[in-house]
Amino acid sequence: MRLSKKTEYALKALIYAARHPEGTTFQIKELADRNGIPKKFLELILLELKNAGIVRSKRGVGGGYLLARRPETVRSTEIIEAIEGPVSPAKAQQDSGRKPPGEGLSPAVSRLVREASEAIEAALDRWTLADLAREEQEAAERRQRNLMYFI
Amino acid sequence: MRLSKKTEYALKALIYAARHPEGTTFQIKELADRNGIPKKFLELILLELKNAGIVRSKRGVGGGYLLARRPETVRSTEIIEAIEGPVSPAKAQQDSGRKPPGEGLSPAVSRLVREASEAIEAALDRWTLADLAREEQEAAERRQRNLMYFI
DNA sequence: CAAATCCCTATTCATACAATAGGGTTTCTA
DNA sequence: TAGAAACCCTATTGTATGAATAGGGATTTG
Repeated sequence: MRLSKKTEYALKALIYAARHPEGTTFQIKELADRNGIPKKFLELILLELKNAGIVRSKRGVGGGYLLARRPETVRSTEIIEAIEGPVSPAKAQQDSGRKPPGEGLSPAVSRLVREASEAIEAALDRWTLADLAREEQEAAERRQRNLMYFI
Repeated sequence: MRLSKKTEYALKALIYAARHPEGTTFQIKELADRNGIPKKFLELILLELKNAGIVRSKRGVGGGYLLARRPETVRSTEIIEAIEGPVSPAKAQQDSGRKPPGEGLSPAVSRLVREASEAIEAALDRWTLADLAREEQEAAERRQRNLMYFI
């Protein structure tokens, strides 16, 4: 399983957003600087996440982005599919845009792809954005604690 | 989940091999023609599968390829990893060659990738080459049967 | 020895990913 | 009401990987 850079940035951005005070905006510039993401590239990504209904934006001075919904309600599948298109061929029919995985394959191979895709989706569905943000928080704290022993 | 063309061809080739009379060789040329695979490309693929110990070969007149082991003992994970490299980051340390998935990611994202990869692997491990060959056989029979109704 | 077959490396071609560029639009505030 | 700060949008460029082709070399068998 491999994530594109774009998806990785999207996840980072949303984890950042989830850790940001609720209801307040954050700016692309700061997010880009603090996470080592090219600013212009990040703009594209946030735009896609906005169109997917995961974040919303406020223009003008003092504007920026914020989560459109509470992080507990954002499944990680949804984030990944917003950027990469459908994970599983099964529900790819109703989805618009990209072509579904496992298209004109032979029956056996097609089934293999389908089962693997469904397994991915099930695994991803167990994680919400809130979980990811908490995980990141805890990792940061662990890092902090371990540093103390080294001094 | 997306398979590269190369992996797709590898699976097709091995399904073909599994359905071939046991212990007898088959030739690249026929395999390529019957499955619409570029012959030279297929040579590369079979070479990799040979180095992975999944098929073996016999040179010279009357030579060709054959399965190195019984199809019941070839997990589909093994086939896919022979071509694409390790699926899961966990066991990628001992594996040689390609760089593992989910490398320098942030902790939360890295964990997400790891869990999804393990889910893929578990799903793939439930299928052996023998299962794939049987599935393909049954699909072919279904196709045959349905054709009769159309006449 | 010659035909059939696998063996191996290098190169080209195509596509998708990653990033950059350049301006346009909206909103707020002084 | 001007202008700065922010998002909005499309197009283009660069780069890596995947897909395929090319050309000959090595082995075996009849």
